[in-house]
Amino acid sequence: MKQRGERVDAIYAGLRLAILEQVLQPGTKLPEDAIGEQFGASRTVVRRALELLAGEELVDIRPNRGATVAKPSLDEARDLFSVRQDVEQMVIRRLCGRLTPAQAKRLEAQIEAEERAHREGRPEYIRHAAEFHLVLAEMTGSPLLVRYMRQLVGRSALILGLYGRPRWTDCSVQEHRDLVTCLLNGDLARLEHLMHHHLEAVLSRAIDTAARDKERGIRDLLAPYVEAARSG
Amino acid sequence: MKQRGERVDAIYAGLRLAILEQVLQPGTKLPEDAIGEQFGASRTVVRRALELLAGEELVDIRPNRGATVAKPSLDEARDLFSVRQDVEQMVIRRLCGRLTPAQAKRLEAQIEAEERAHREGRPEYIRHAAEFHLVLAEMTGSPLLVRYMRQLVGRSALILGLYGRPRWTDCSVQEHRDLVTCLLNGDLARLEHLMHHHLEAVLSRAIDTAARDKERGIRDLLAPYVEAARSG
DNA sequence: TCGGGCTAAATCGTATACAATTTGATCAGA
DNA sequence: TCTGATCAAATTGTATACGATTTAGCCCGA
Repeated sequence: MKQRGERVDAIYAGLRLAILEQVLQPGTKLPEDAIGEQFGASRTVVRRALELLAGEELVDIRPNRGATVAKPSLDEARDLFSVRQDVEQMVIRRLCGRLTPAQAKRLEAQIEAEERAHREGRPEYIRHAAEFHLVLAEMTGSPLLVRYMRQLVGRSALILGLYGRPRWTDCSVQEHRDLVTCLLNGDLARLEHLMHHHLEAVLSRAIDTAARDKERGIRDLLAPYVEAARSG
Repeated sequence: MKQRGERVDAIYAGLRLAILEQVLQPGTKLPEDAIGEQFGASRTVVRRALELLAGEELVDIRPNRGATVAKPSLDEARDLFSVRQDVEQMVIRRLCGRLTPAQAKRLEAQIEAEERAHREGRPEYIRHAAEFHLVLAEMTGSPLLVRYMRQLVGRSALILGLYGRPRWTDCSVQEHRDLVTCLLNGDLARLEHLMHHHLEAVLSRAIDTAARDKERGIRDLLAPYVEAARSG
């Protein structure tokens, strides 16, 4: 029998990927027994993995009711994106004008991977695009920022899958290139502006659309009843 | 037998308090059995509590070696304080000029509790002072910011206990008052300045002193050997 | 037909048993 | 005396058993 938390990590990683790739959709129940059987592990181990995921709010655990894939509300989504805006600003402020050639190369490679996947129609381009922001955080050398960014990026992906439209991410390759250029020549004001609008385009517009759709949806749903009340 | 995670929460809260009040000092081993016996719970429950504490980095869990009270390095301390500076700036930027009278009153009450405890020499004044920053975060209405601030404040307390000198916190009452005043009249530039220097005084100077002490300590430790090398 | 209570199935929360690992002490040999 | 191997004690990692809780289906009486 293997020891250590290797198995916990494996299950954690597996579930996390499945959630972020939308194989497990928000709201899906995650019973400990079923998952344990799948992975060939006991509930003890599965539970620990689920608790880790709950720690980054990718799954919801409600006492005595089990775990489900998290289904953030629009309010939670707005809160998340708003905080992410600020944290990304923290990151670029720390990096602006301080990028080494090696780091610039690393970023360019990341963008190229994203571009290639996007051109070839592979869905990993989403993961690569998200990783770009994580790599930026890593370059600050601040473990805490990395930790936060990892959570923020993961949860953002979940939310985009829930509310977003894929087309919003199309422009991100060029925007990522512009960000790197700006980081290199140290134009902080322009950099902040670019990052803000980049995130606005990718994140906020998606959920704003969702919010409008939802409002309209409620109106439509209620319309027949209003009609009935008027005539009845 | 009670159900739910109530018992986990109780143990979590108990351990957390003990750590933050420095009853359990950094490095102290936290064996699951011993704690379980103390609280009258099984290892299962204790383990969960320890994992929660590890989640906010108040305890260290190393595979097969058990949990100890976290003992952050000076580098980790610097990283934490640096990020905390930025997050606190996020908070005041969101609150500046937007404080309701009720909120101002709440803050004043918090400061008074701190002042009273300080005047009477009760050690809770430290907890009250830390809570002030948490209350500010709560007033932003952003659950995420509250979450982050809670972690940051908790870990800051741990670090101050490890490296800090108590006298640095003396001036915080007046500084907290100034912050509230500034939040009310909406002078953002001055507010940012105040908060920066407030945190600098409370946090950074403490560990800078510790760093100098440590450096000097190494010099002292090495001195005899240098002497020996010179004569040998 | 419909709502309220009852029961059974599913699933979680906790305790406990046992295996695996670490750690420190002991002891033999150089 | 010192070094390294070996073994026992302490402690963690995982599996599993069992009680507790939720949930949903079912039946029955109105």
